[in-house]
Amino acid sequence: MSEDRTANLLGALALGLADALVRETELCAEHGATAPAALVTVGFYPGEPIDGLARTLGLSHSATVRLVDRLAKDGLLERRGGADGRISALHLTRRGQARRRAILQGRRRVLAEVLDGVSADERAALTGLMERLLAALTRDRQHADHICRLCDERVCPGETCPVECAVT
Amino acid sequence: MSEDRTANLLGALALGLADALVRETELCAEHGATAPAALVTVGFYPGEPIDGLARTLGLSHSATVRLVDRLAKDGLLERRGGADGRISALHLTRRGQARRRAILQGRRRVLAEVLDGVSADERAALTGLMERLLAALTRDRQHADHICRLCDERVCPGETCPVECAVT
DNA sequence: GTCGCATGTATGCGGAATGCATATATTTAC
DNA sequence: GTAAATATATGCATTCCGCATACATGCGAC
Repeated sequence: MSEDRTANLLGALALGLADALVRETELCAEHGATAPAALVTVGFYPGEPIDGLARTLGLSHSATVRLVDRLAKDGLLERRGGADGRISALHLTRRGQARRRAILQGRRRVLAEVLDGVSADERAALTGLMERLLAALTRDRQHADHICRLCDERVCPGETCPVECAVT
Repeated sequence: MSEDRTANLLGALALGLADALVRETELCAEHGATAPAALVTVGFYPGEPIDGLARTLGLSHSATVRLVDRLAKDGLLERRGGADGRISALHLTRRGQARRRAILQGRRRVLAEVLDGVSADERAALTGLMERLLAALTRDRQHADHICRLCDERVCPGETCPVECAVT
């Protein structure tokens, strides 16, 4: 009974918070919920090929090509073509980087509002629990990238990320 | 620093878990992520008018009409027309009720897997924290219904739901 | 009572984002 | 040097959506 209630609250929180995050980040980059994730991902992995981005976003290759088209048309992203002639290495433009910062800031704001009023001790306890929930949620490397597609990697670099650690 | 990390993990958990929940519930009812929410909502509020459902789902009226069309065509839902001749009171068919149970069961399973390994004491602490996070997240009555659109209301009835309580 | 307004529902239309199948270009392996 | 593998791009159809509009019912003023 009581454990069912915990689960139910967790489901409601996940859904409600994800809605708020998607809503907020979509405002910063048009073209749907995948656009902000693309900007955040490419910003953290400059030179990322379209295929890799597609896997991180959980989109088909063609959908990702169209998404990159739209973001490039908006001047947020560019294809640069690296060593391998097949690969179009993706890089954020200056505008794209600014947009990325706005996305992460909006995300941070939404989360901070929800966490407002939670004490430092409580945050520590919550952090420990969430690390375990995230580890249990993560299936494989690709899934890990997908989960972290909107993360601010500065505050949670690879070796400290429970999602990364769950698959390495 | 540390508080930023708490926020970041919360964001990743919300996104990853919401993905898993949407993915799971979509399998039980075609027609996108809104379909399972419609079945869960109508099951809990039999006789719900389309307008009310639209507000709970966060869809436009016309989109909700089309969604109801699709679910009715699948034999999951029916318009019954109540006292007021304008209202088409929505009710689940027997198949729709079975589908609703499958949706809630899938959701429960996903959440239980993630919560597996968390002790009773830890669950109690987590529950208390989530109650506060949910209360802080909820903006108004309509938003509350939206957040709880996939909830299993049996384990978390009105007076005990932190989301409900935040707006009443 | 009937006329006007609010409420609830339905539909025509166009747009955004997606996936599948396929085509093209480049690299790699033998 | 040719075949397979890899990476990208495009044609096409589909799904889901919102806006504008039309239609039906109920309600109140007079």
